[in-house]
Amino acid sequence: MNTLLVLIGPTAVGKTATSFAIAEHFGCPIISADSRQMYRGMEIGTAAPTRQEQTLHKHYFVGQLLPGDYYSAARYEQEVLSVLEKEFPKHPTMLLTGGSMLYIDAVCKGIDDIPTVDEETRNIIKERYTSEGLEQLCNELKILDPEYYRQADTKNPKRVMHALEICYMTGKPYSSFLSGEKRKRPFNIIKIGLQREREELYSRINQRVDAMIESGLMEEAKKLYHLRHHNSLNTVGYKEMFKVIDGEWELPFAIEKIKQNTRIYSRKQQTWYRRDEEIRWFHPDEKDDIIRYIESEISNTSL
RNA sequence: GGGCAAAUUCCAGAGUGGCCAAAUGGGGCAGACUGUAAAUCUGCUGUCUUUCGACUUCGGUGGUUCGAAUCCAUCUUUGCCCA
Repeated sequence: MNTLLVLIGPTAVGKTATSFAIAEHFGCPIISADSRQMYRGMEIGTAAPTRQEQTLHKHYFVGQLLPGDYYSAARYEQEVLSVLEKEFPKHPTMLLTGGSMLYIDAVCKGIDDIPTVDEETRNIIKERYTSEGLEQLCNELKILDPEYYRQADTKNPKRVMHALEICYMTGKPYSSFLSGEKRKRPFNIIKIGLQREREELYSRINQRVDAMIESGLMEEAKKLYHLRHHNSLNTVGYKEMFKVIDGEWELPFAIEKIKQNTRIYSRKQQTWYRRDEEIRWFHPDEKDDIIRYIESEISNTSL
């Protein structure tokens, strides 16, 4: 049976280096699971694999989107599945790696089939949110989909708006699309987590941010400045630089903020990991142990 | 040397007699997560306790008062002004 290796870990832990070692060993391409490396022009700020690295190891899902493009975890799931279908005949072991846990879960567990909201509905609801407020939208959701309302995060505008969008667009309650079922995949999944002591991770984060600044993060941000209203640029590293361009922040302060927000991001990632019991944890330096573990898992499951 | 002002919980900063373990913001910690997720949202943040509650805090000391972060005296430190 084919195997999908899933390599995860908080930002800056050292996933890229480890992923190259694994890809080398199994001779397989790398599927990136990073919601921001997918966008073109954001290479420095997202620590995307360089062109050289990409010629050594073929990467999927790096730099194939424009900042204004629509994307979603569901779309990612579909696209990854079709890449796997195409690649498995040549590479029975494939590697998926990145920090976007929703995307990884979409691939590993599946995501319910919910219609994509059209532009018009999206705009109407957004407009109503700004003019009528969250409370009004919640009241409506309560009537249109009492079942979802009961467990909904009614303080989170994005969630409430999306549920309403689906209700209005389809004429059916949002909850009717939610099964919560875990999909069966026609391949094995082995999850490997990379972890470091918090102090060690934080110092790597700081170093990486400094390196990004030296590599020209500011120039990159300037090129993207005109696109800053897109969600893809509501991203650590860019949003702080935009404040500098706007004259709101001094550069040194912005750099500290980038470090701080990256630390916060790494902790949110770890919150997600804690509830995933399938992950086997390693220190990034234990590359041989990782390979050995994968080999033994593969031979176990093929029995 | 003289005068004035200020010292609050990790930080900034409210609070000027009981409703104060002390607003608010920041920071820190934890959590949620099914459609742009590096996003968005939530909770906790003096100590002990599951809760009720108990205990210790608002620069130091000593007073006034039934009761003080808040009033008085004094000391210390800091800032500003006059010499």
